[in-house]
Amino acid sequence: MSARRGTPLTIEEICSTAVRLIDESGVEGLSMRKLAAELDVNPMSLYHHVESKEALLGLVCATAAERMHMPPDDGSPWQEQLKALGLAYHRHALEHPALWGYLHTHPQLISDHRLAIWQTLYRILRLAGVPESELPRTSEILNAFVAGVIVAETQGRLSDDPEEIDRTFDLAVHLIINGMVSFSA
Amino acid sequence: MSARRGTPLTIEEICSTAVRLIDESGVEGLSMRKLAAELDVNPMSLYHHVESKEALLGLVCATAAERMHMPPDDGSPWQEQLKALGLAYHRHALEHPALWGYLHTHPQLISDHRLAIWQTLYRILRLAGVPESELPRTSEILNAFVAGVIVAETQGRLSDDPEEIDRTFDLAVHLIINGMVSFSA
DNA sequence: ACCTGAACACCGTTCAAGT
DNA sequence: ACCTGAACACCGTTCAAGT
Repeated sequence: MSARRGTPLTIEEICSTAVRLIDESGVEGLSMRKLAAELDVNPMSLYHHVESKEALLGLVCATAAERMHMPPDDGSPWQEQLKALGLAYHRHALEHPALWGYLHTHPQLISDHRLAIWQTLYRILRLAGVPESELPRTSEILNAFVAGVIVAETQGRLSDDPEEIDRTFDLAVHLIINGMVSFSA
Repeated sequence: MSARRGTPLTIEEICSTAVRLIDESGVEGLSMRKLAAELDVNPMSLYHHVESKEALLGLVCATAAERMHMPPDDGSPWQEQLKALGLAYHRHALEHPALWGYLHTHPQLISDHRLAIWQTLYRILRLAGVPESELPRTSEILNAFVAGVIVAETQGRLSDDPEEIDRTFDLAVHLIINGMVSFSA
């Protein structure tokens, strides 16, 4: 039997449809069978492009992490750049809350420190006076802090009044920056 | 047909067995059917004690949170008390990593601020000079920070050398306390 | 009140077969 | 190379029936 559709499946199509389904009904609402139905394809066809559901989720998270837009080095003080990075992270996560919730509970998916987000964080932390040997540890912690706040937010524990959310995120950034100040002294 | 076992099922027995299975193979490794088999009971018997799998996980998390041992008010400075609370949290989470991973990604499960952990945190934050109106927000953020670090740790992103873990957690506590200092000024 | 088996509507994935 | 249907070994949960 030939393909049910005109064009052949591509991995990009699979990924972007998966992201849409996850946005609509969460990671636990995504199944290989629903995804295949959405693509008008036999469930098993997916397995020619992806090794397993877990691998697909990994791929989806990796592309989401790569697509995150990084604030450029504009020469401003590290405090401002750190805040800008936090806000970029925050904004991106709010666009795909369920996906980032999954990503943050499977941190091995963004453990590669060559990713743009880590490189940007390293650059800002150097600016803040963090010694080279402490960069991995410090960046992991700051990432964990932000991840924790984003999970709390996207999983709906924090208020859903946007102004309240902003004030809360501001406080988080404020706390982190104050904590960092001891390194730049 | 009568019960396969001598004694009748209790909710406590269900919970503690669920915790054991989660410790052994993670939340995604727990199924109602496996749990029933472990209890030597028909899968459907569980539903006379628990409304659904989700409700069971909520109950398991709630009892875990209640059981957490809180450091008492020993009159020491807030910095030390905050550190002690963080360590208690950390130790407890490392005993049941999978469970706390689940708990932290379903933060509504510990959103009740009457829980001992919140009351203890409130007390310490008051000591640190946080104004009453800022207590909920500040405690949510600090909890999110610690949750993020614990998820990163238990999900195995951070090193598994115990000494390294301790240094990393120390840095996290250090950052948080430094960040808080601005409130007690 | 508590427990049971059969059944329903789903899963992810393997396999052998098709083009 | 890419896709397919049938099948396997699982899920959570409903329901009607048993004691």
